[in-house]
Amino acid sequence: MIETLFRNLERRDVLPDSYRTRLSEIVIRERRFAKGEDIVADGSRPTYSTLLVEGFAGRYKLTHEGARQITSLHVPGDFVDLHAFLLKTMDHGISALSPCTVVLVDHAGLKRITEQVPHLTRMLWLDTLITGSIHRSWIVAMGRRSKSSHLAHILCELYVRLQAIDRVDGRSFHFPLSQGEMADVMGLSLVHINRVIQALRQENVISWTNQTITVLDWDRLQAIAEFDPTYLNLWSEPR
Amino acid sequence: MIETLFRNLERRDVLPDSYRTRLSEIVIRERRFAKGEDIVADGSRPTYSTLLVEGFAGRYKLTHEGARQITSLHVPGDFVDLHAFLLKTMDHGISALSPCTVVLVDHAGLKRITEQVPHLTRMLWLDTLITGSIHRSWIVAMGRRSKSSHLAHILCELYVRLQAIDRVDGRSFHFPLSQGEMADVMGLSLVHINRVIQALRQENVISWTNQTITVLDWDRLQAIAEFDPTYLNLWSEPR
DNA sequence: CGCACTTTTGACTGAGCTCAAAACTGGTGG
DNA sequence: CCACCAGTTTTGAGCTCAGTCAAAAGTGCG
Repeated sequence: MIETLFRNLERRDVLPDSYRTRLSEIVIRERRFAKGEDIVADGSRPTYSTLLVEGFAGRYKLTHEGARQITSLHVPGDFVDLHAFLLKTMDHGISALSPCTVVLVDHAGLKRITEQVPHLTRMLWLDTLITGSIHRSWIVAMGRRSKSSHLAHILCELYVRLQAIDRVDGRSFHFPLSQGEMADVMGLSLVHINRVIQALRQENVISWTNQTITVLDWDRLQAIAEFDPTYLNLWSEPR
Repeated sequence: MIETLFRNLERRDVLPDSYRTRLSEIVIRERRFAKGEDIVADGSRPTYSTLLVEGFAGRYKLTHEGARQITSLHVPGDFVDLHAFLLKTMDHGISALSPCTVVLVDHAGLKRITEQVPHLTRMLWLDTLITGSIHRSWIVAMGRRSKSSHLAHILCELYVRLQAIDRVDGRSFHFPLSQGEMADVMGLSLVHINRVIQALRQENVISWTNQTITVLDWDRLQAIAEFDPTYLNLWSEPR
């Protein structure tokens, strides 16, 4: 259950096998959520953190008028609310964007890890820092890229992240978000996101049907996005 | 030199005085930067992290066409690139938005802290998590708020953060960014940011002249922004 | 086959962009 | 003290991107 997380961490540094056991020990239990359910509620104070094992999830915030902004997307192996271990109070909700399986990890157990296993602590800290890098790349895309470029950047990021956990088949990956949900990711209207997607399709850069995205021309997609994967830290070095 | 940082951490949990010494010990040296200089270069691999002691700084990223997006603003007491301790490679630059004084903190020393002082480690981790919360609030503001609301949100956030470090005088604070720089914060054109500022001025919500912002009507500013300071974690609890 | 949801299209509107110029500010040198 | 310069703020005009409203077409499921 901890496996995808461990592989995610292992990709960034050489880790002893004992960390795998250490992490497994603090798992409380597994839970499943249907598409659309809240995995964690905005404003709650969980005593555990949630590791996504299967499915797609997203952090989101609702404005007073009911508009939704998704602030990050999560794939299997992501610790969707590890930050709640120290922030204590959730400043956003987490929604299952597809049927999701998660495991709950005890905060008291995490605290023990910070007291006993400094290297693993740094790796968990790193995990939250990479999420921060992704936030920054989203801010840049929202503020200073064209909408096509913004979409292309998100697709490049998803492609690379899914590839890292073996969820890319050839040039295709399963992506269960509706266009309305993508609009909430990019801060656009439903009508306009549709037109942005069509623009990428008409240039034969991607195809996107049946919840399956195929990257037809990676080089062009990457060029449109100005995508540089450095910020994802997908290499191993001492941390 | 460590004082403002320590007060920042102390606001979030009860800390022994010894942590102050611990942090002071790993300071390498002080440096000063003129307005406009790079404090840290995009793509560099610093072996120290930079604590802002005086002035305003911002993380930024340049697009291929030369547009700049500022992804966060920093005030005295902020660790502007603590994340580089584990991410190793900078995925953005950090610019002095006013004359700045910083102190450099050794990464090897930070690593020793992670090995010897778990509680202080968690507090430093927390510091990076709060920056992440701020990133999320910016994403929401960029994606789903009106431009007036977005600006109002940034001003509320600055007001509260500056108040926490005693940089608010009555209802006013010094804010040295030009409108062009604010445009890079919000992802707008220079012309349009000017009109957004004028809208808030004409409603007597703020005044902004001479690098000084005065909040004339906090309640209205907060309402326009839908500002909820929870995400800044400005209270003390065991972490 | 019918219902709910999602995607697509069209028409119109408005927010925010660019280009361009004018007004204002603070600092410098004569 | 004044003229000048660079940087910043402000205003105006026209255009484009992206929003809303509304409806049609497509899809999957019971």
